[in-house]
Amino acid sequence: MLTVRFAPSPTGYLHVGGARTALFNWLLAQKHGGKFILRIEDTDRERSKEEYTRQILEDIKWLGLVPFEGPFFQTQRLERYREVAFDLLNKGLAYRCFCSPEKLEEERKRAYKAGKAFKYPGYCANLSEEEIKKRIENGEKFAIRIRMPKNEDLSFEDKVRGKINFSSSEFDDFVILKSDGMPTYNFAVVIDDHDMKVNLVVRGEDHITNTAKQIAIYKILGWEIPEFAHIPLILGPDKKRLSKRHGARAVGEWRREGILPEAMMNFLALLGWSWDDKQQIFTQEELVEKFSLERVSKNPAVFDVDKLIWINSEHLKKKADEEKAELVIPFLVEAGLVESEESIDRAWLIEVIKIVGDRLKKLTDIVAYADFLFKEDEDIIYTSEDAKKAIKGDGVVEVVEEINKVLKELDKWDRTEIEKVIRDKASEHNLGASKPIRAIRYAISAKFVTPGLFESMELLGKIRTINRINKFLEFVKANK
RNA sequence: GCUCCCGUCGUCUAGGGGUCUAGGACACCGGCCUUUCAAGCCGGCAGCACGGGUUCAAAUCCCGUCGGGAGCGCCA
Repeated sequence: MLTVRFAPSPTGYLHVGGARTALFNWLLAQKHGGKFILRIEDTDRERSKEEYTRQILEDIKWLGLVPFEGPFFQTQRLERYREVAFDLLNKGLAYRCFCSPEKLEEERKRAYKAGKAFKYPGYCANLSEEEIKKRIENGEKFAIRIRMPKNEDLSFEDKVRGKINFSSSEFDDFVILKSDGMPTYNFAVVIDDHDMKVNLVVRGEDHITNTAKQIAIYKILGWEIPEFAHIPLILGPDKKRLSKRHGARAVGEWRREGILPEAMMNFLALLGWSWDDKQQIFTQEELVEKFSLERVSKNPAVFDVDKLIWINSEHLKKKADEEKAELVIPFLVEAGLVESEESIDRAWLIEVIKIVGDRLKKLTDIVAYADFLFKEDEDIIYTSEDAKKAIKGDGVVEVVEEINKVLKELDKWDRTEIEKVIRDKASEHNLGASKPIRAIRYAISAKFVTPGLFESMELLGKIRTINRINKFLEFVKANK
């Protein structure tokens, strides 16, 4: 059975790179009826935080990457890592290292300055039994280093890149167990993947070198080596590794921006994978059915916000108005436009969704397009500059005044009737209808961009519409 | 510096010796529609990093150059 895993470290939020790795793994497991394991690599005591673990889990669930097994925590498996490390020690395949990290750090810096890579020279590789005993009794701390064999072939067949060559001679005797008793990443991963029967490791290409090191450990332990697939990195617009500088990078931030989980999934899938030369929009089911490592690209992909938003708008277009209405509610509450989720008139909200239509590219857009329908009349604030723009043209104010009068007498308050009034009055005055339309649009919304005016007025209701036109007319007079 | 990976429109990509005058999508620019903005429809701009081979034929295979990226921790 195919067993894959996603193994984030809880030292930050789930960003798009991590999310994409998780997605690819999940997709593979779904497609082949395999197992998808979630493992939290929390051996960095200083940087790991429970809050991050919580957030990562939340974001993974939001993306729809369920079911998964776990989460398993490495800090709950410390005994196991120690057991394997000491076993290696007893067999002479690893050794205690008493070198102080400070000293090594200094040597590393010096080597780097001289333009050379620092490799641990093996100071402690051949310490005598007595000396080891003495130093332990002295209370000296030690780490455990693996004995890296010479000229061992560590090449592997990558499922997306093909053969990748490494020799063990490129590596030094790296630490597998830190002096605080914690395993290092490359060591813990091997033991976990082996114990959890992971047989395919899919991760970012920044791990290629780690893979070689891990293969070294597999070989030393005599364990079966899983298959590997290294997927391309996700870059920022400057072609540098995605970082905080590139704006919202945590998946949760996109959720708060009003991106749908299925759109996020779709977008992430297309970062480094494609189906053919046509299809861009995929449902979750289609992705599960069509995804394969064979079609994963080798090139790093630049994160393109515009495309994310476009994909989101396409998924939004497919949704029923009822569903969109529900989805938008939290954002209305967040913006302070409605008191609570319960206080909203659903039927009316659906009408709002209808008139906003395809303008909605992100859920947050509802605020920009429809806030004026939720606001109180007194919260519609004009500026003299915009007001001037709104009434530009000869006789516009007069026409609006007349329209307002007729509107007051209107019995049937619907978009068709309203439109008729406005168009008739405009042509009576030999004025293009767009003039009063623009003025009234501004009057009821204090904006120049809104959904269709007549529908907006209908939904706003007669009283509020007329109130606002009055208020606007007064404002114009006062600002002459 | 060393090791490894990668180079097709601005971006994501299709293509893997002839069907490529290189296709699609996003973005951008026009036009139509129109009540603003979207949407929709029509049209446009724009790319095989470079240089050598191999071959009747190269975006595709080989070599080199250049460019980009990653790794080189008692971080993961």
